[in-house]
This record gives sequence, C-alpha cells and structure tokens, in this order.
Amino acid sequence: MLALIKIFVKLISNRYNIFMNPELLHEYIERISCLLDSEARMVGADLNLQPVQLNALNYINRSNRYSNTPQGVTEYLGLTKGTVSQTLSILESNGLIKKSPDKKDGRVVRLNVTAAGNKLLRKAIPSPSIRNTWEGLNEQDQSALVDGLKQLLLEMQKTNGMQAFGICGTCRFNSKRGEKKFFCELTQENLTLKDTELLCREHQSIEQETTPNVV
Amino acid sequence: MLALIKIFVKLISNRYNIFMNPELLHEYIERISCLLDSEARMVGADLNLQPVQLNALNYINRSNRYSNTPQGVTEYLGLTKGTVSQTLSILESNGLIKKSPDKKDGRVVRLNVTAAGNKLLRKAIPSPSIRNTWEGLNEQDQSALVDGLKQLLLEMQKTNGMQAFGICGTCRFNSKRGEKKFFCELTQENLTLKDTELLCREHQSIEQETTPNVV
DNA sequence: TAATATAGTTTCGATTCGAAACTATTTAAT
DNA sequence: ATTAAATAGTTTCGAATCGAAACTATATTA
Repeated sequence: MLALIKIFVKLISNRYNIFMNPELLHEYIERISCLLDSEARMVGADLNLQPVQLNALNYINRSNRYSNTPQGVTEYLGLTKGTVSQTLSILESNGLIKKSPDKKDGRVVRLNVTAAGNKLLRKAIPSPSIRNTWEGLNEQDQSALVDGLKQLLLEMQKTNGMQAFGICGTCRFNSKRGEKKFFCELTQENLTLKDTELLCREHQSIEQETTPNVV
Repeated sequence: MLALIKIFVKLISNRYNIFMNPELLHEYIERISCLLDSEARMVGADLNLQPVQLNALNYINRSNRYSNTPQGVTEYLGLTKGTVSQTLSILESNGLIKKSPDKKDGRVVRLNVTAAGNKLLRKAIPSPSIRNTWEGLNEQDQSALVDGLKQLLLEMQKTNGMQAFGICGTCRFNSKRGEKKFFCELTQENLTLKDTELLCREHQSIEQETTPNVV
C-alpha cells in the first residue's frame, strides 16, 4: 500500500517522465561533475587554488596516519604519482601542507595540513551548493541520497579496481573495545574515536576481502 | 513504526556510523567526481578522446533543436566559450560532429553528431561502473538515488546561477496535446514524443520563473 | 544610421596531466 | 651477505585543458 502511494507521488512529481534508466543516472552524475568542477574553479580562484589542489588538501586533512602520504593522495585522486608530486610541491610552497620524512620507512613522506591550510579548507568545504541542497532535504531524502552515493562509490571503486577509501565505522578490520576505544585488526593498533572518523587507504567493507598493503 | 524499522535497519547496516552531514555528502560527491574523471580518462584513452570531448559529444547528442549550439555546450559544461570552441573544432576534425550555419540567424552554428560520433557514444555511455551500480540496486534505491541527484543538480544550478538544463517532461512550458503530441508554450511549437526527451537550454522547472533566452 | 548585444573564433600564457626516466630505500631471493 | 626486485617519491618532457582578452560577423535596439 505504502509502495503504491510512493509510486503515485512520484508519478505526480515527475509528471509523465517516470522512466528511470542507467543513462539518466549517468547524465545526472556527469552533469553534477561538470558543475562541481566549475564551482571548484570559482572557489579555487577566490582562494588562489586549483580545484585539484583543493581536493588533495581536503584528502590530506581527512586521511588517517596510514594514509597521509603522496601515494595515498595518488590512489584517492586516481592520478599518476608524478602528477600528484607536482601538486603537493605547490601546496607545500604555498604553506598549506608540511612534508616530513617517515620515522620508520625512509622512502615514505608524511603529509600534514598546516594551520593556514586548515583555515582555507573551512572556508571551502562543504561547498555552498552542497550545503544548500542538504538543508533543503528532509531526513529521509538525506539518507537516501547519501546511501545511494555510497553504493555508487563502492561500485565505482570495485569496477575500476581502485582502493576503497573509507572510515573505520564501515571497515571489517575495525573492532570496538570500549565506549570510545577501537582496535584495528590489520595494523594491530588501538584507535581513538577521532582516529576512526578519518579516511583510510586500507579500508575494506565488511563483505570485501583482498590482500592489504600494510602488514 | 515503519520509520522506526527503517532507522533500525540503517543502524545495523552502517554499524555505529549513523551520523550524516553535508560534509559527508561533499566527500562522496567529490570522490565520485574524481573517480568519474579518472574513469573518463581511461574510457577516453581507448577511444582516442579526452573526457571533456566525450562530455561535449554526449551533450550534443542529447540536446534539442533549441540547444545544439556552441553556446549551449558552453552553458552545459560551465566553461568559457573560447575553450568550448576549441573542443568543438577537435570533435569536428575527428569527424564526430558536423557544424552547419543556422538558417535564420547567421551568427549561430548548429551542431550535430555524425554516425561515427553516435557509434562512439554508444560504446562509452553509460559507463561500466554506472551500469553496474544501477543493476545492483533495487527499484526503490534506484529512484531514491536518481531523485536525490536531481535535487542536488537543481540546487547546484540555482546556487551557481546556471541555466537548468532538462527535458520537457519536467518543464513548465510544456503541455500535452494528445497521446504523443506536445506543445512548447515558450517557442509556440509542436513537439513529438522524441523531442520531449531531449535536453533543453530553456528548461524551467514548474515552480521556477525567470526570463527566457528565446523569444 | 549608429550603438549595442550576441554568437562564435583565435591567440596567448598558465596549469594539468601522463609517460618515462630517475634516485633512494626497503624487501625478497639466492 | 650480496644481489635482485619492489616500493615511494621526484623530475623532465610533451600534449592537452583552461580562462582572459582581442577579434570578426551578424542581429537587435536606440
């Protein structure tokens, strides 16, 4: 019954355009992507930052201690390491991030957002259009949208054979050890609540099972 | 009661990561955009086409008789007309589109996809990851996702003051005149069912009301 | 008839991007 | 222990995107 009502409401709201297909999904995604790029170019121009640089900066800000490296950025953005290396150099020379050598592995560079970088990020994210959209949606629609996108993201990552970045809350290696205590079965390390909210390169969905990078 | 069950299911499926916010939406959109770019680069490489060129080609294929011009592409992609002009030249020299002068207005160029362009589009769209995602979703989730994205798209277009491209089925200027007959109140022209499925520069949602471009 | 607006092109310089060659460090194999 | 292979990151180069601005041509308005 409820399903019937839903369909009826949909019929009215969309009028006679009731057919949905993957082409439509593609069209929406593609167009949103265009607009997002365009928006990023405008926001970036104000802040003297290119869209891709803003993306990289945001990732570094959101990444956990296993993931805040040039390689992590490379996988996240889906670009080549050479390209990313240049982007990071620019971010560093602008004083938005700081590079430091890893203590254990001499090949690895650690990336951290500076105070200036943080200030800049708070101005740019979330973008006005996304904030507006969010506020215009009721709670059900918010969840439906975010869940749908999450599915799409997972699928895209799977299809393209890419690492599925995510937070501990959805990771099969994570186990709860107390009120605000967590433990990563992969790295065998304790994690704080704050830790578990950051993005991880090693993230694997509960169903998923592949060979991890980290021992 | 049903709402309660829904929330419970969500709680389980997401485990303890139940908080949703615009930052999360931004993060998903941004990442999907990255992956889409990355995917477009791969698909494009196979077809000897840059991502932006594929986008433009797809738009031209999807645009109606009021919208298949360089200006239309410019608005759709959110780029400058100079940039788009170059992209279109490349598409034409590759034999994927054909430019022809408009019969009524000497300034306007009409763009049409050639047979070769069409063949290429059918190979590329919808992209594998989007098709896979689509097939993995049940009907409710499909609608929820598409509806959410539609809302996001509308909001982004509004926020950025951009023309809201869309099909007649959702346009306030469209009226039904028979089983498969339609009429555009803006251009005062009859439209076939096929016509009404194409994207239009002049599209305005039923609530929306601004000054149109066409007389 | 002149001024202005619109559609589109061309040119230029800045930036992004991938490919490939490169250095340095770590891990695996012999 | 020594060598080979793998990994992390940088540098260099050429191709492509992009916006800004100057430009041509046509249409509209004053």
